[in-house]
Amino acid sequence: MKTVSRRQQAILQFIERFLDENDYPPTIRDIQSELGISSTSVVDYNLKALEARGLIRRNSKISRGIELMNRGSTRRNVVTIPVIGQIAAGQPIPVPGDLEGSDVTETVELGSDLVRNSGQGLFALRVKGHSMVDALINDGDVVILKQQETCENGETVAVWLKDQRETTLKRFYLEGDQVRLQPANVTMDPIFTPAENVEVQGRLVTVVRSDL
Amino acid sequence: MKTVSRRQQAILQFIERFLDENDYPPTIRDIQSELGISSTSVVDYNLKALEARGLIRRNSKISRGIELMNRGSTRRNVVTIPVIGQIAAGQPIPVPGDLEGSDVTETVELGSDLVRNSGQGLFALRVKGHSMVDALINDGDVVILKQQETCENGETVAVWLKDQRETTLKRFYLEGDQVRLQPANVTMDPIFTPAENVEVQGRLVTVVRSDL
DNA sequence: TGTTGACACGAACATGCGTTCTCTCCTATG
DNA sequence: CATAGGAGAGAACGCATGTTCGTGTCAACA
Repeated sequence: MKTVSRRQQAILQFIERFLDENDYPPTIRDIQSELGISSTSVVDYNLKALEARGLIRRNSKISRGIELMNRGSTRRNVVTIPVIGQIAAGQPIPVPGDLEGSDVTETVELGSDLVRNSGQGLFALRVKGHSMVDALINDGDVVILKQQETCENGETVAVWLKDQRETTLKRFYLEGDQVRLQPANVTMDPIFTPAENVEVQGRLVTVVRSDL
Repeated sequence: MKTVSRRQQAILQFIERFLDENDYPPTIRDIQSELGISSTSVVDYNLKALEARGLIRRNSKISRGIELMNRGSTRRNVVTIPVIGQIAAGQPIPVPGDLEGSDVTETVELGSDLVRNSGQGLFALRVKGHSMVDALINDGDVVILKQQETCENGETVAVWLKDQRETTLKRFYLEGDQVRLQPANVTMDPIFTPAENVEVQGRLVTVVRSDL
């Protein structure tokens, strides 16, 4: 009763694989024929053992009522965010509304603890160019933004600087009628600009860099 | 036949909700009783309509053989990576083996397209301090590493510099018996050090910064 | 050597659950 | 008014699938 037998482990793996391929759990007989087990009762026996160990949950009487305790629940709080375009220094930021009809080809999945609130109003952009190294953001990174036209002091936001015709990511501080834009890189100096020159496009929620 | 009727939409939503709660799809009769439909044939009828529209797939004869075409397949490939410790300039990097028994409290979930290979051998560390800004990595970022003691030229790796007693993240180039460590930040200069002074701890796979 | 308990067989058995067939009840169309 | 087709009701049918039961094997053990 202590150890998970080889056969039980194989069953567990098969269930996992099956779930990946089919969206619904396997039947006892699926498991049986896959693993070359002679009887359904043997599968039932081992399934009971796995359940006693807390590795799976079984809903009696219900067809395909096998649930994996591990992933299962964790996999839920995953948010899928569409990558709707690029962000570069010299271009305005695409916002979700712009591409209404066009279906997005690329998406990013993140655990909801990385984005809090279930991903509502979030969108992602791929960074083009090295213009945002002062925000510790590299060419090719994916930035995830929450669409909003205003922001609190201290939040990192994507802003469009009208005069410079330039997009940038900085911490935002309204000081009188001036705005101080503070780079995330502590070694770099802030820039100051009149409040009416900045147009907040969204708040920076997450940055993902994938060095594959 | 053009429009998705109110009832069909309700069915679709219910299937989705059911899947969230149970890990296995509902039966026709589940749908029936939930929506207060009088007959299973009505459900079957509407399900066929939804399938014709390509919104679901049904595996005939198979119990609970309903699959949602939208999410379903995409949301599965999510990898859960344990955050096993911190990484700071002056400390050796914890490696997975170190904390065998201790159960990890924090994890990070990422879509598998961000980490390729199904997350085998991956672990995550939270960055402490500003020592890695030259790698465009900030205090509080989470770096995801693949454990390996060797690496190819051009890969970004976490190395332990014996003489300096220091951990750093750089691109690695072996040049003769020297190693060139190139910061990701294009504006910064590489450092050179003897090959025997560097100890590769892992390859950088992904960086995640969460500005909540 | 006999007993016990984990593990495995096969074959019924009893439901779970998808499918199908026959009838209504509409609303639109002519 | 007659007809046709979409949407639904109700019941029966039958394969799909979980459950149970009687046996058999093999190692550990007293």
